[in-house]
Amino acid sequence: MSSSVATQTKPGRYHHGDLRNALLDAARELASEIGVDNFTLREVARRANVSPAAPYHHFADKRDLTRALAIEAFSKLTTALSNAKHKKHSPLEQLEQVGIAYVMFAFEHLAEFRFMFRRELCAEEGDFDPLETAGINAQAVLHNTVLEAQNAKQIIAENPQDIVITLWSVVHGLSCILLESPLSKTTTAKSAKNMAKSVVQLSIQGILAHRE
Amino acid sequence: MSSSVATQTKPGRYHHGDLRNALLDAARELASEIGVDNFTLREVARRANVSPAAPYHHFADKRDLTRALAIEAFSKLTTALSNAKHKKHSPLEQLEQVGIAYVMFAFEHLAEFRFMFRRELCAEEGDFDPLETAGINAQAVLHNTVLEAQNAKQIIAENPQDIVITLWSVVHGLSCILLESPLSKTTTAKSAKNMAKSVVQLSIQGILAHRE
DNA sequence: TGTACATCAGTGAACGCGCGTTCACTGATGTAC
DNA sequence: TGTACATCAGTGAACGCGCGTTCACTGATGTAC
Repeated sequence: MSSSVATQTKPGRYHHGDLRNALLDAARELASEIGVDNFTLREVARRANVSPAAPYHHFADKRDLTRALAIEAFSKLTTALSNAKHKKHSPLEQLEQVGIAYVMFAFEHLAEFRFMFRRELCAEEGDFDPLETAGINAQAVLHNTVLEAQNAKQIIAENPQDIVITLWSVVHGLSCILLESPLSKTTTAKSAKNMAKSVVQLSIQGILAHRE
Repeated sequence: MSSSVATQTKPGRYHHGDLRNALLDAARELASEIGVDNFTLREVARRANVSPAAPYHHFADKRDLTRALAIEAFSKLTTALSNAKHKKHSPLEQLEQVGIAYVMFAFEHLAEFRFMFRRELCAEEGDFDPLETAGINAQAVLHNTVLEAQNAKQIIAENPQDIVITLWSVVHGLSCILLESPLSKTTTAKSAKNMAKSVVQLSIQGILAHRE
């Protein structure tokens, strides 16, 4: 069923070898199939071919597993956004690429994306939740790119945080729409990328007919 | 507990009088408190002070209730967006107001907003799902406003659907962020409105330093 | 190299729980005459 | 206006279910001597 490396290590053995990762793989698979509701730890264990009690040697409880999923996903997102910043490109071009990369990440990591922004499912109480930190790190990539584009005078000198929120909103919003709306039925990777490009470009250049 | 009119009609009677609406009220209350997960029909019935079986005289099953909630909410959203279009204002100003109204709707109808965009919770199979239609109606308000602004040559003559998706993305994205992110802890109606205004204006005018 | 033993990482049965839903029922309401 | 009766909209007990989690257990592994 699963084709990941981790789940295939040494089948049939009493000791699994890398059950923690196998469980995370199974959880991603399950979440991408059925979404976040009706997501059960027992089904994750079933898909990893272990007993319902086995996960408790690797995660404190169900929430701990989904938290791990979300934290890891934010870290992957940070990497994906950073990789979109090619130094040969101007800051403005980088800004565009980061925006497109965000949408593509959501499209390609549907399951994790569903957990990342469901605080009630994953968040911990307290001020230094690693999940929150992971989210801030991802946003920092966008923030830095905005600052660079401002320094290069390629974009307006408006309060950078406002610009970050605007761009974050537009790519996050498009991601949600692509994932959850009726549109999602017919979206392909290619059409997602085209929409991302169009939306990012339009929100960068604006839709105003002429400057006031 | 609940202060709505519907839940207060003639307490103590064997027949409730308006249980359907009382259940919808209780469902909204519950969803805004605990979110969409762990949302149970039994708890809704409990809050409406009726037995667990009572809802089945008004809704086919649990999903039918959440669907009703979502459909009604889309209809309210359509009204809210339409009301934001004051005819005295220019199409461009209307566009801005519609965008802000979207975010404010999400902020003020947190519970319903959580259901509206969770297709796996609410959607029906088939081509003419009333929920889908209700969503399209809401989007039509934005679409028409874009067309009017184009006719008035206040915004660029780009493919209007691209513009609609861009604006929808930005307000939807901001709504999600306000509702689900760490920001949500400190957001007030006033700060939500200010952010909405800033984000809508920036995405309309663009952030480019000068035209190419 | 061999052996004793602690530790790790599984098993499988069991727990209590609350859920969605059904059922036979009954009190309240509305209407025909 | 009164009465018989159908229908509506509740009740409360019960159903099976799968869940998260715990428990005593055991097979596998690693290490000290």
